[in-house]
Amino acid sequence: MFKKKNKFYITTTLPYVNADPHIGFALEIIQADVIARYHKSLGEEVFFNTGVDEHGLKIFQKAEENKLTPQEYCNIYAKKFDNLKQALNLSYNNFVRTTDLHHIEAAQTFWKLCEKNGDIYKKIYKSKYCVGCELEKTDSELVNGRCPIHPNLEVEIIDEENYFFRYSKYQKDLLKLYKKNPEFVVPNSKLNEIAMFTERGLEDFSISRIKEKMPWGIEVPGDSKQVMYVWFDALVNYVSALGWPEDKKKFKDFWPGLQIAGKDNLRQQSSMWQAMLLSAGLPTSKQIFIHGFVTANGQKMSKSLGNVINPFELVKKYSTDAVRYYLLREFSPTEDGDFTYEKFEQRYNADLAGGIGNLVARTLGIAKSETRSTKLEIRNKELKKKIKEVQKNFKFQISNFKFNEALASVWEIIAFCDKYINEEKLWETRNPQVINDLFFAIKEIGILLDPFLPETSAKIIKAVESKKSENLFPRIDKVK
RNA sequence: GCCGGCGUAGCUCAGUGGUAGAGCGGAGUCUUCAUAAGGCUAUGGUCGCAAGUCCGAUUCUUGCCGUCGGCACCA
Repeated sequence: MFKKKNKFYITTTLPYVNADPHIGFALEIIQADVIARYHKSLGEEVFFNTGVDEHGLKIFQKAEENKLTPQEYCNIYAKKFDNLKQALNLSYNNFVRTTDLHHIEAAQTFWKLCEKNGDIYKKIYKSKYCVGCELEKTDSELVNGRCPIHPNLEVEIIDEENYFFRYSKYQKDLLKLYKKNPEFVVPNSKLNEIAMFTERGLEDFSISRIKEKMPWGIEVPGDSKQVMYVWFDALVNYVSALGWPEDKKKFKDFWPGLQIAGKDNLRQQSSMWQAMLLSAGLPTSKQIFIHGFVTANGQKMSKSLGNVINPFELVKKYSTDAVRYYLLREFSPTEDGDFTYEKFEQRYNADLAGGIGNLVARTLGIAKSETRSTKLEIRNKELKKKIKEVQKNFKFQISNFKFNEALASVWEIIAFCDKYINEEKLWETRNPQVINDLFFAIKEIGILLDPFLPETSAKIIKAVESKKSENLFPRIDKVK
């Protein structure tokens, strides 16, 4: 008689631990959390993965700067990122670290599968090296073939024998994947972008580095002189998190999954990683959702500009749900969104303090001295219709990653209730029927809000049940 | 340079071959149950510019201007 539970897998990208947790990543993981919680509310079994990417040259250098071993450095940063769970009230159940033994072994197994398929080979890799910076440079970093920081120095060409991945082999398969599955990448503009990129032709890329120069990586199977290039190992986390390759059942149950990533990760997620999966003989991902960036006052955030928004400080100042609300409501999910304190506080006061907070307070204020029938039901046909309409739209919107629209839909019920109270002059009539309608509607708001604002949702539902008023979101005074 | 998106009220954006809509902010007003909250009303736009197709274009086509993004080894 048991209906088999549907399984749902969602994963964020793994942030690189060379800097503190960024508000942009907070956006990604909050969006993922909404999706995860929503699927859970549908009765599905959800596996929600996140974690950190810990290998590579930059980490190696950062650790040296801080006079730590790379592992010590990573331990500190892994903790910092895992702290987001509490700060943002996240529901992930797995936090992978690419230095985990299991992940290391999985990455090596993955490598061997690609190798077995004839997709890994050795080739001379010509890297460009600036003696001034003592760093390798990419073409896109160079200006007129010279390092922009040291334009008086010639860029040296260094030959290095690396392993390469036969990316070019998968051009056709990838194009087929995109064509067959028009929602493989959301939004559609990003699918077009990656499809066009793929059509222009793919070049094999290097996937290893010489250990002597950079030891902080996963050793290439069968070659102790080389380590994997960071992202080859990092991408494997999406399957190693599920216990792959040993835990065949879990893998089969949950893979393929939904991946969420920023627009700078489009190629890695929707193309390179998919080619790797094809090479290893594993199913490609189910879907890739691409979100935009967070800007501050319309500008890119950077340390040098001093306009970096720290998610922990934001939460401390305004509360977790307020931060979640702003990022989900103000931003178009797939576009860049702007953060300013002014907009934040405007949203907060208008929607949270004056909207949901005030509605709950005024309703309970009127209702507290009244007895009401225990059974919640709606008599008002218009309200009933409105709730039904919102439920329907909400479902569609959240299924299509339109978080901002889904929240706007919920707020339609709030507006309806405010109007209803005014029109009924409820503070005079104290009509139990109307109060009952409102309780029903507010509880429904609480239920709908659960994936978005879990703490507020619980408070609302509790308030309706206990008839005890609570100040959900204290108003922020304009004068500071 | 090539390819693609966008350009609609102060701001953020919807939208349609028949002379435009929402939310927020601002203004006025009603009300007091509530977090100086809530309701209502009015105001507010030559729908980037120019030409073309059409009885008629903001909506289709072309050109131009502006803007943003992609054009590989950036985790």
